[in-house]
Amino acid sequence: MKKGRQVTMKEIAKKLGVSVSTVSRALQDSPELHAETKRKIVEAAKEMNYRPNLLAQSLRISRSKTLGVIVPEITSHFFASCISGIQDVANTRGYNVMICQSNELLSQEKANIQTLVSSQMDGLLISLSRETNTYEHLYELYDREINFLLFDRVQEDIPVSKVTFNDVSGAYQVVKHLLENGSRRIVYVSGPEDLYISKKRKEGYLRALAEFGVAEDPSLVLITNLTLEGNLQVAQHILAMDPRPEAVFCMIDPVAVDVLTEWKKSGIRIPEDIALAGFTDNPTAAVVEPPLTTVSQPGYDMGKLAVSHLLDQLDGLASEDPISIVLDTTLVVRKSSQHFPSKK
Amino acid sequence: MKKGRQVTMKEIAKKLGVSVSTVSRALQDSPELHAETKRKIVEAAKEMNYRPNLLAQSLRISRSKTLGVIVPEITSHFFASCISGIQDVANTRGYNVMICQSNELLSQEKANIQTLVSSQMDGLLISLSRETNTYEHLYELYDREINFLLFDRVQEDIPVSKVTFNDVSGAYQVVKHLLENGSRRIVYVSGPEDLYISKKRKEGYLRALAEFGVAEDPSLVLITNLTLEGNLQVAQHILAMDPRPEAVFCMIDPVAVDVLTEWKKSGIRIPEDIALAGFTDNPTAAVVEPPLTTVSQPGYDMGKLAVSHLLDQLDGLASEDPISIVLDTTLVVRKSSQHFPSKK
DNA sequence: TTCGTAATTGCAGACGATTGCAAGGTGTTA
DNA sequence: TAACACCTTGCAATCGTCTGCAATTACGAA
Repeated sequence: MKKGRQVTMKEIAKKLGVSVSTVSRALQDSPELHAETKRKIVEAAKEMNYRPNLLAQSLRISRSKTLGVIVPEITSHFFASCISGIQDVANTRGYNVMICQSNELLSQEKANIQTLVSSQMDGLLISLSRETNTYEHLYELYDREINFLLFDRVQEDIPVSKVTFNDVSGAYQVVKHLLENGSRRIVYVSGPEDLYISKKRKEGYLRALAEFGVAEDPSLVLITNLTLEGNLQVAQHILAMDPRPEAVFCMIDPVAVDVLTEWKKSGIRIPEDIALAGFTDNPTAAVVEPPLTTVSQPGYDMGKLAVSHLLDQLDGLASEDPISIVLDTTLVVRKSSQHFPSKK
Repeated sequence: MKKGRQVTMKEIAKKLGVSVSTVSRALQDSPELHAETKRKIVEAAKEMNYRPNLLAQSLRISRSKTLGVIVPEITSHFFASCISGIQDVANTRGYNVMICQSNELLSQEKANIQTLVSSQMDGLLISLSRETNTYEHLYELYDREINFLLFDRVQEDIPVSKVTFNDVSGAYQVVKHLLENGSRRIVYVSGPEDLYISKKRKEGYLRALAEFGVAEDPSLVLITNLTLEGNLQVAQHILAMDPRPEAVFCMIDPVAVDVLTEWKKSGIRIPEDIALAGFTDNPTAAVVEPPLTTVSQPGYDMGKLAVSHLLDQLDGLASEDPISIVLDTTLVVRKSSQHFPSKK
């Protein structure tokens, strides 16, 4: 299997004894060509299995018709859904997509950006890594006038368009649900505190508490580093708390699933002994026992919206002024939250 | 935010009053340049934030240093893992990756191939869609001498390298496990019959039965179209069977999870009333209740191996003769298969 | 028959980077 | 002082495609 050599316009031209320009025009169905010439060229091209060299086209028109996407992890179902949405819209609008993973590393994120910029992407869709706490690399993109947009994991100060979920409202909904079921001592299991979603969801948590007149108790906010060990540690910590909380809201589903598994090992019954809720509505949330109450965020829709907006900007269909698109989440009530402490 | 204009060598050259060739040589650290000139150019390039245009480079050397990947679905955890493995290896070896989804459609698969070929990918890694039952598009790639390789969902007759799991042995292992636990009436829930994995896993199923002297019973092989409805239908069908089978082996985990959920709704206890096993070891398999016995296939490793081999071929490190790499699977025994009918 | 005009086609340069070859400059040596 | 060699740099072509402009041809009209 040797390196394939593609048929070029030059070869078609030589075969038919015409110039490359003529071939080019024929394949573009230019009206200034003689119909017969055009027909012969188109026919020969088909017969020789000619495919335009997109690289050459891109170089010439200085547009690659390709978008770059950076996500923390492609194996996350949520980000995979986003990518799927991005690709579907991009493809129907004539764009390709190049995907990179940062693996939650800032260094990798920077490297990805370099690669995508060098590869002449027409635009970038970026979801920040967990590590990302400096933003020069994004400001540099901005300074270089490269079209990009942030989604899901965003940094609020950067003057570009952003697509996010209404994390505050989502967390508010789920905590309100727990409160309505009668819980008052509600734990919030947060990820690293500088994460965008950690902060936003805490905000919703606190808002719900305030609305129900429950005083904020810092000892009820626990931090996990989001590793399995960290999650199990938190699970154990909660069991050891006295009095035991009535409900626990975990920032993301995987944490809730780890906590749930650990508790079941310890003989704790859910929701009879304690209520549990997550956030994201991962596929696992529906199948664990008991099924997990959570907040669903349609990643596919987020991807579609994000790329639509970026392409609108690229194609001049949307203003270049940055906008912020906020998507609503939906509370998904399942068995894990069916715990009803008597209200006092 | 305007269309960003990249700094080119020409601009560096103009600024420093040298020729483009000199700039090019300086940035390649060519030894034939005056050290001082080189230093000034490199400095100016850094200061002006110069990034080489990969498109132009690719066009010139007729190699894009990019690989194309086609998977049925990116939201499948298994394929996402494969992609992750592919990217990690490709990146460390200086290649980029462009990913496409066929969405299990033949037409989409063909379109993806067209796009990737036009985009001058140096090689293609393809996992076939469920619909793919004709193979001209692959033979065409072969005829055009385009480097490609099939993984996981392969077609055996095409003379290219293939990376697969030992599906036969995996299915054999899990069915043998069910047999060893005492089951004899074992159902195999298959996907569409022309699917590669449907056939291979059935082969392993039959082999295990034969080894234990259990006669093949065609009524114990059920077909699902892999949709939720199809899976539920199969679940109900099994419950209605008389006598009820002692164990059920589903071709892929999602089917097993659907079956399990449906059974639980009907009050069937697993594994007390019937044993259940899947294949793939999706994340859900570990968290359903009871945890699902399954066969694990490390997708990440498959991706790594596949891309390594393809790159070896591209770089001339491996023979161009097609080879077949077969990866081993591992039986993962969990609670769902702990059903022990008395052996007769 | 000749001129004008329209219909076709080709030339050449551009996109950005690379490289063989030639040319210019410097220094050294006889 | 002249000739040679070497060091340094630039020219020009290339990759495949596109397009403004020029050139060629043919045709019709006067």
